[in-house]
Amino acid sequence: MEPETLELESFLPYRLYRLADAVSREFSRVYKDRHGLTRPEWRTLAGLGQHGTMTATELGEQSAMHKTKVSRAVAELERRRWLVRTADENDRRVEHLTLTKAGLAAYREMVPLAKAFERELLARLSAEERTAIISGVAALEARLGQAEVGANHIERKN
Amino acid sequence: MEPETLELESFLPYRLYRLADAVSREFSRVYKDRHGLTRPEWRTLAGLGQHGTMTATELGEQSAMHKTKVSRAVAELERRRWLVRTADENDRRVEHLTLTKAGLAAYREMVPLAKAFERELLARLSAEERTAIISGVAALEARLGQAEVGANHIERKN
DNA sequence: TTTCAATGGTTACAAATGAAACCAGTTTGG
DNA sequence: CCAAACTGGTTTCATTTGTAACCATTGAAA
Repeated sequence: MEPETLELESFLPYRLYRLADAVSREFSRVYKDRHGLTRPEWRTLAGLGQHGTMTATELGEQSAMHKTKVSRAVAELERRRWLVRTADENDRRVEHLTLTKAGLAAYREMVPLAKAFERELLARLSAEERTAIISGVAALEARLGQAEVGANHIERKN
Repeated sequence: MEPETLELESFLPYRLYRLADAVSREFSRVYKDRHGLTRPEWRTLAGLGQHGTMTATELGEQSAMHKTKVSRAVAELERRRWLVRTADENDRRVEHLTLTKAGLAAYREMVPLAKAFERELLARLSAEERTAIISGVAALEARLGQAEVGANHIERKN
């Protein structure tokens, strides 16, 4: 028999969201305070820095962003001259995006900060706790990809 | 020596955010599809359902929402006649919020759905994985409350 | 008391977001 | 071939959000 109330503080979806929100908000200093980037812009930069050249669609897949977010982030980074677009030879709908020198410089500057952030975050935990969060997140990620809870259609984001 | 790139897929802040976003988005069906509630509205309902009567400030603390979100959510639930405000006797700035019969009915309807969602979500994991995610989240939550990573001021949300 | 800082809550405005419509281009099937 | 369906990406519009300013009230200090 269901008890009639839900304890929000123990409700996993809520806890997860609150935690992610707090962490993300804190991390956003790295890109927001320093360069005035939004999260989609940061992710775009990170994707291109990591992979070299990508299309907008690929970016959306890699960094779990809606295509409109990608589109807008790309436009802004282009405006800053942090990336350039080059047309695809075979398919004229596609554009290949690449960081410019300036974009790459910003990326290179941020990478160590990002890593330091993650390191410091994990440093607060014991070895077991680190293992727990990392493998717990991995497990849920893996299961979420497959079928969505209580629903029979897949949540595509782009 | 730092490698010069960051692997986004393994970066904890990103993974956490993406996971929370996916879970939350999926869970939002429960309140969005059924009743057209927003997340702040759902949280407000959940807070009041759980605690009976609360002030807006208390709601913000309990459910980690900015005061403007609380204010707007309360206004909307009031418009629906799912809650009522009663003035505080001693402090006329304060309002005590309570669910009406209709609000309580909606809450009671959603509680089992929320619990089922969480149950099904966790059911996909092995016992060890469940322990991992739950204790990992708890550990990070606990450490985050204390001092923020790489910054020396506290992130208050209300 | 009167003034001034703090607090509960709302509002105005700008920015970020999501959904859906849209515009090329491309592919597929007749 | 050619129409219809599809895909990469952009734009429009409505909604949601965050920041800061704000109003009213209260508490503290002088």
